[in-house]
Amino acid sequence: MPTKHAPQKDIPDIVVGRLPVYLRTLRTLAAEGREITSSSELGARLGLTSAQIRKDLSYFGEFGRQGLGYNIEFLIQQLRRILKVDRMWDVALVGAGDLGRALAHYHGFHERGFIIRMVFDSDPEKIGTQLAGFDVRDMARLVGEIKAAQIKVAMLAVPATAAQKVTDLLMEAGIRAILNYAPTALSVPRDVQVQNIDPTVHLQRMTFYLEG
Amino acid sequence: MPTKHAPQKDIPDIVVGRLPVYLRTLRTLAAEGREITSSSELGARLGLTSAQIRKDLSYFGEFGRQGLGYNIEFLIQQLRRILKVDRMWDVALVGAGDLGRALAHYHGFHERGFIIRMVFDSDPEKIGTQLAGFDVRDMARLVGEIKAAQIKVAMLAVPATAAQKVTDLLMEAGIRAILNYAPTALSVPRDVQVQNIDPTVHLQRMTFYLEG
DNA sequence: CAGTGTGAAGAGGTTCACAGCG
DNA sequence: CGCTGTGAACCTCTTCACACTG
Repeated sequence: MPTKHAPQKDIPDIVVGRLPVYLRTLRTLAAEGREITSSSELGARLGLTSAQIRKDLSYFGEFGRQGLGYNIEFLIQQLRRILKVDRMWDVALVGAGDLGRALAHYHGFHERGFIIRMVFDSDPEKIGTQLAGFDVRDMARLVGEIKAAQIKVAMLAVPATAAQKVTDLLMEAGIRAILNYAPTALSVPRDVQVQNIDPTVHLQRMTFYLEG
Repeated sequence: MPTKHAPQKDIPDIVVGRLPVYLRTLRTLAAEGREITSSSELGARLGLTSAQIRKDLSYFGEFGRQGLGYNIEFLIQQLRRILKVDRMWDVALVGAGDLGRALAHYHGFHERGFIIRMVFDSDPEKIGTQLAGFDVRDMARLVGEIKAAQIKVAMLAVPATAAQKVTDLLMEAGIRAILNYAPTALSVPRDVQVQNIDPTVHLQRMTFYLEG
């Protein structure tokens, strides 16, 4: 048993991408009062093979007990540590339209590691108004205020036409990860993380498989 | 040039998953007034190699002209056909909370192949009220009304606790594709399509790579 | 001669199958 | 005896490199 579990360099992105889903499922199991689970149970819930789940986890350590399975609370803690959500991440929300509004009201972020700290918009009608307990700030002050608060994560909920310009500001402000709801590809430095959510893209991924 | 382009069976899902992004990018180029593009230009915009784009497209046919590139309008039409969005898909929206509200107001669906036809909720306070021009229908009538309208695509924007129960109703109603916004894994028959959007999962995929 | 389409090579990811351990 | 952890086999996906063509 030599030392392994190398630092994030040789861990496949696709494995990292599954961990949050494992974590979410484990939380559900915990909420159901369960204490122990197995790779086959997790696999059955998620539509994956048990081997895949064991292999994925094995990149990071040995978390299970042979013959027994995984202690749910323990595995939750390990995944939180691996994903760096064993602490809170401050988030800046940019865009106070319908979607920004829904995100600002969403209560699901907090217990999973994220907390919205600021909301920005460029519309003078919205600046200064309240949104879910935040006052909407002027986008013109975005760089300074995000920098001062040392926020590293942003959610982008602006129209596609504004997305790249805002992204450039976010880079200037020191943002390192963007959850992009604008239906357009963003250009960012290679070491900045981007995840895209475009409902139409997701819908079109399904219609291909439908008859008719 | 023998006949190939076999029906969807041996086309990798991962390739299908990129096509909507290609389509979106092509539309942007068209809106910029461009007529011709190349695999390298598309690749540069999307952070992919030109070879990948050519290979992906080659699963479906020969759409480019050597030495020249791709005619943007023509490639858009081909991708719309392949993705089956050269027609409109009726969509049922389930859940009239903040997120459902944002989806109901979103104007981006129509020009990309989708049109919301019905909105459902189970909250008596909401049933019968107007939302973005729809009247919110009683979830108790979901099965009958979706069946009658022959709707095959649903967007699920209900709390995680209700998601599986609603999904079972959607199956009964004949839904074949679900865009799932509930932060939980859905269990569906193998031939039903599901795409999941959970902002926290997406955020957690990024924090892994951040320092600190 | 610029840029596609594509076999072949090379990476990368998944599944198998079983040793090992509680 | 059940279930993990893991090399090895297998399979899938990406990239290479070049023949081909407008």
